[in-house]
This record gives sequence, C-alpha cells and structure tokens, in this order.
Amino acid sequence: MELQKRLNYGFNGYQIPATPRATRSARKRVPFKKRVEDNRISAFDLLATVAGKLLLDKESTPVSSNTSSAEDQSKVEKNTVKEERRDGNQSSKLETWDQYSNDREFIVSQLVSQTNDLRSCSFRESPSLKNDTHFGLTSVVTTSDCSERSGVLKLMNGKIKNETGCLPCKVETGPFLCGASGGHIKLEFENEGPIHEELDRTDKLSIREVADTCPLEDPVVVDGKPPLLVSSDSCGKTHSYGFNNHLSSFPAKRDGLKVVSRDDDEKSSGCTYLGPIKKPFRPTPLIGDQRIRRTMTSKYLKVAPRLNDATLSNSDENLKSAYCDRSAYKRIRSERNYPFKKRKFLHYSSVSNSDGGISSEGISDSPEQSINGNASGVYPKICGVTGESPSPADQRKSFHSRDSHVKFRIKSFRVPELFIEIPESATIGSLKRTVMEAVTAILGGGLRIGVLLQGKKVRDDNKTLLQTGISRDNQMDALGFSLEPNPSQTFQSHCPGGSPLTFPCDTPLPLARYPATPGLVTRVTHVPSREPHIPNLGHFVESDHDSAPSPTDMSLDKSATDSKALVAVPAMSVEALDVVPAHRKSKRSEVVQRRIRRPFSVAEVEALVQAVEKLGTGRWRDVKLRAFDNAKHRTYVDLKDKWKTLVHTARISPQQRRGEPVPQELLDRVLTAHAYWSQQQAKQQLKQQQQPESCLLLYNSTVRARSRSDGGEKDFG
DNA sequence: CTTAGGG
DNA sequence: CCCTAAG
Repeated sequence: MELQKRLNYGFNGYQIPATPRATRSARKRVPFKKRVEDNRISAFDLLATVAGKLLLDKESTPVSSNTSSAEDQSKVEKNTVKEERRDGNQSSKLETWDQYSNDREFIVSQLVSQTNDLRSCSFRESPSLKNDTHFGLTSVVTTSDCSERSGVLKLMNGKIKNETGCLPCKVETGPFLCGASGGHIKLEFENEGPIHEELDRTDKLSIREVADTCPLEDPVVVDGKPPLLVSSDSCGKTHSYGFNNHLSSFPAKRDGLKVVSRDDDEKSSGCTYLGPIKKPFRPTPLIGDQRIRRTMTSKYLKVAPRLNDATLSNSDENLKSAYCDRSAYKRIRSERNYPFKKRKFLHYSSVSNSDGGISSEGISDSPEQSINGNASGVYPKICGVTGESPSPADQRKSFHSRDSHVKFRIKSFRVPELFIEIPESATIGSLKRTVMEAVTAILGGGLRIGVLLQGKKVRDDNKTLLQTGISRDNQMDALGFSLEPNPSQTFQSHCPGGSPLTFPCDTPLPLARYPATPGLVTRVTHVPSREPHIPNLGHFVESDHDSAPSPTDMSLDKSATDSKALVAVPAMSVEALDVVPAHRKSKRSEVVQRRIRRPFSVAEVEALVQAVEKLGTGRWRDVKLRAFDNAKHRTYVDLKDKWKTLVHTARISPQQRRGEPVPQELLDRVLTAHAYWSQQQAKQQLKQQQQPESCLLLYNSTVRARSRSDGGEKDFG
C-alpha cells in the first residue's frame, strides 16, 4: 500500500530546502490555506475543512473574499513557520498558532451546542429499528458566498444559545428532534451570489422548513415524572437548519443576516415557536482576525449576558423542565458565561454530576451494526471517482489551468440514530446521562467525515475536488457530508446492568459535548484559531512534503496516513478530558498518529556512524546537521535513538537482530566509537567534577586561611 | 531548543 | 518512535 503510494507520488517536486530541520510538527501541520495556495485541494482536504469549520472557502485569489484576507494569509504563513520552528528549526517567528483558536472554538462550540440538544431528545420505542442503527450522520450543505465569518458567527450563536440550556431552540432544535435517521441530504450548491441575499434566503428557508415539517411537540419532559419517554415522531423530513436563526445579540453582524430578536423570543416556547423572530443585524467589516478576536471576546463577555436575559428568560421554562434538577439548570446557567476553556470542564462535570440516583443504566450500542448499516454506509468500497489518478503534477496543472473554487457551507450535520437501553425504573436523569454517555462514547471514539457524491462515498482522500467531480459548475447537487463513527472504535456502555427496554432514539447526535474531543474538532479544523490555550490540532493536515535523502522517503504516505488519522481519532477517556487541561499539547498531539516508522537504511546508518565517529555522542544536533540535514524526517532525537539501538544491536548476537541487517563492520565501528566517546565523556565529567572540587578546596583553604587570620585579629581585638 | 534517558 | 525532565 505504502509502497504503491510512494510509487505514485514519489517525492519529486517536494524538495523543501527552506527549513532544513523542520520535523514532525511541520509535517503534521500544514495550514489549510497554505495548501489551498498550492491549488491542490483534495477530497481529503475537503473533508478536513468540512469537519473542522463546516465551511470551506476557497478563493481564486488569495484575498478575494472577506474570508481570506491578506491578514489571514499571513497568519497562515506564520503559522507554518512556527510549526517548523517547533521542530527545531530556529526560525524566529513564534506567534500565531494561538491566534487560530478562536475559530476552532466556534466550531467546538457549535458541536457542543448540538450536544446539548440531546437533553431534549425523545425516544421512540421501536426495537425493530435496532438493526438499522447507524451512527452516520448526514449533513446539509449549502454553498454560498457567505464568508466564513458568517458561518462562524452562526456557529457561535448556536453555541451560545445552546449554552443557555435547552434553548427555545426554535429552529435548531427542531431538526434534531425530527427523524434524523435517514438518508443523506443533498447539498445545495450555488456559486457566487450576493451574500445578504443568500443568507436571507437560507434563513427563511430553514425557519419555514422547520415550521412546516416539524411541529416539534416539545419533547421536553416536564419535571421528571414517569412519562419517561415522549415521542416526538413526526418530522421525518430532512431539513436544512442552519445556525442562522440564533444570531441574536452578536456584536459581529452581517448585512442581511437576520437574527432572532429577543423580544420575539419571549413568545417562543420550545421549538414550536417559529415566528418571524428575526432582526437584521449590522455587518461587521469582516477584516481579518482582529475582528474576530474582538468578536470573540465581546461575545462571551458582553453578549452572553445579554443572551442570558433575553434568550434565557424566554427559555427559562424550558430550562426548568428540561433539566429536572435544578442543579443542572444552574450549572448550565453558570456555564454560559465562562470562557470556552473553562466551560469545557464544566460541561463535563455537569454530565458526570447530573442527577445521581440511578438504579441501573446501560447503553447498548452496536457499533458493528451501525457501521455496517446501510444508511451510513461507512464502509462502502465505492470511490467517488474511478479511473486513473493523475500525478500530483498533473493535478496541479489542471488546477492551474482551471482556477475555480468551490465554496461550501454546511448548515448542520444530521444526527444518526442511537440506541439506548435503560430500565424503566431509571430516572430521567439517568436517561439523560445514559444518552449523553452513549453519545460521548461515540464522540470519544472519534468521528470522521464522509463525503458523498451522488450517493457514492468518495473515499480517496487524495483526489482533488475537481477530479472527484466537485466543482463549481459540476454535479454539485449531489454532494453530501456525513459524520461517521470511527470504525476502529468500540463503543461500549459505561454502565453495566443491562436492562430490558430498548429505545431506539432519533437522537441528534450531539456533536461534541466534549470539546475535548479535540481530535474531532480540531483535527478537522482548518480554521486558524487564535485562542491561545487550545492546542492546535490541525495536524491532520500534515502533509510532509519533506524530501528524504533516500527513495525510502515516504513523505507522501503521510497524507494517506493522515487521512486515516483524521478518521482514527483515538478516544480520549472522558475522565481524561475532564482532567486534562485543554492546553496539554502533548496529550493532544498524541491523538495524532504517531509518525510512520522509517527504518534506517544501511546507508543512513553508515552516515550516522561516520558522523558520530567524528562528532561524538553528545552532539546530536550537529550530527543531524552534518549527516542528515536534508532528511527532514530524521530528527536529532531520531538519530540519537538510532545510535542507541545501534549500540544495542552491536552488542547482541546476530541471531537476535532484526530488520535489515547492518553490516558487521558498521556495528563494530559503532562499538568502537561508542566506547571511545563514552570514555571521552567520562573524562570530561571527571574533569568537571574535579574542577569544582579544586575550586572548593581552594575556596575552603582561602576561607580557612582568612578566618584564621580574621580569628587571629579578633582574638587580638 | 537540545540532550539524555526511560518507555 | 514517543515523551519528558533538565539544562
């Protein structure tokens, strides 16, 4: 497999002379936009983009849209640099990574918000559905000219709103409650249209749609009484429900965007209210990050409060009912204003704490089933496009000649089905928790994005949009995205104690209550963010076009690997999420796939030995520079490790050695050199030890002498 | 960032 | 290879 890829792509044309010692990070994280500039957007890119930002905005000219302002661009660049630096490259630009976090937060927020909706989900008893289980999600995507910003705003809104609790979620909740089990929604794809118009249109659309199709019998069970399960059947349709509708009180505004006005909100109760709760809000000059940053801050600091008063007041009722226990309500309330990071934590706690007293609960997910389920089609072998896959060069070429850009806007993702099994005696609280856990399990297991083109799954992440047939003027009507469970994950119920009842539930799959599902959110995020403490996980973009010294280079395999990485977001235990500070970069990075193994070739070993013979064993950086300067995938740590193993290898019997045999001659040299330099090192240390000692002695003697004389003086005095 | 070491 | 403590 790898070999094949290697053959296909080779590493020609990817010489990156600039950063000699760029390593891991650099490879792992290549800002999306950067790649965009390369005109090489592949399906994979698309996935990533979608997942992360729910928005892809590719512009023909780097700065042609609000979205991709020059500022952004530069940021991206910096970003890159920083990455490289981290890897040992000593370039001096450091800032930036952090600057991207905000956007990511948005996304996360959105995800989180959706999660909240879970609480208001309802269950329907229909065991028969069990086999249909699938966790695949489908999403509605619309392309428009809306800038990313607008998308972001929406996301934010969604988030905030949700944080308010069970929001009178007019629009957004509606769809979630509606049957979400099924098919894929088609993608509306349109190109270049007046922004405001577009927004306006979609806005109305979503609202109306929901209104029409989704009566939304507010599924919220009132005060934990027996009616454990409420069925909110109906609405099996697919809607496009965006986040457009809850834009209320956001500083950043856009032309033509409508917002839910709080005044109107008052009337609203539950999801039933679908009135003309919109009010135009002013656009903010979408210029670069500063704007966003400002927006961000103000959002939480200023806007949130407002929301409290407005939205919250309106939804108080809902909140109360939705959260049977006052504490939960409170929690949510309080969470609202917390900065995102903090909220993460709170979120979790709220989950774990929420109402106790559960007799027994259990979730029985059947990942297998789900995975194999038809609907989600997680593993179809289908490839969106078959046929010859042009070489990278070709791709680039074609793109050059045809510089079109595709824009996407995913208004929301559909939620898959979840099956919950819980005893009748369970409390509502436990039910909620159970659902939450089920969801969490899924999320924790990682999600991946699927791209469907005309019903077919596009699996080749390396294909470009163009190749796949996703272009602005091409079959754009059949594009869909889906959230899929990570196949490699096994979802298991946290809680034993099985129970008799099974409630298939059209539950909105809360996207990520645990923003901490960094893997999910981040990995997928191309959106630069500036929130300083949220580590950037954009790693999946990792495309190391580094040149390797030998044809052994597998740099391009990375992309393939990465695509997998995107899929395989290792599950972080909830606990871990809870405790682990959001900024544990290392932790997160871990979420990333570990570097592929690249056994040292004999030639490399030779080079290494030679360098070490010359430089010694304590100067790995120099060794690297000297012998592996252009082997970007070999870090000095790698070299050191290799030396370590070489020494070990040399000491063991040939029979015990594995892998490509290293010439005995080399091993001998290894031993020799190692012995020599060890000796040198010892000598050095000896000297260093002696030095201080002599100094000390000298000092002591001096002091003694002086004190003696002093004493003498004193004595005399 | 580099080194040195343990995992 | 990864992760980290130290420097």
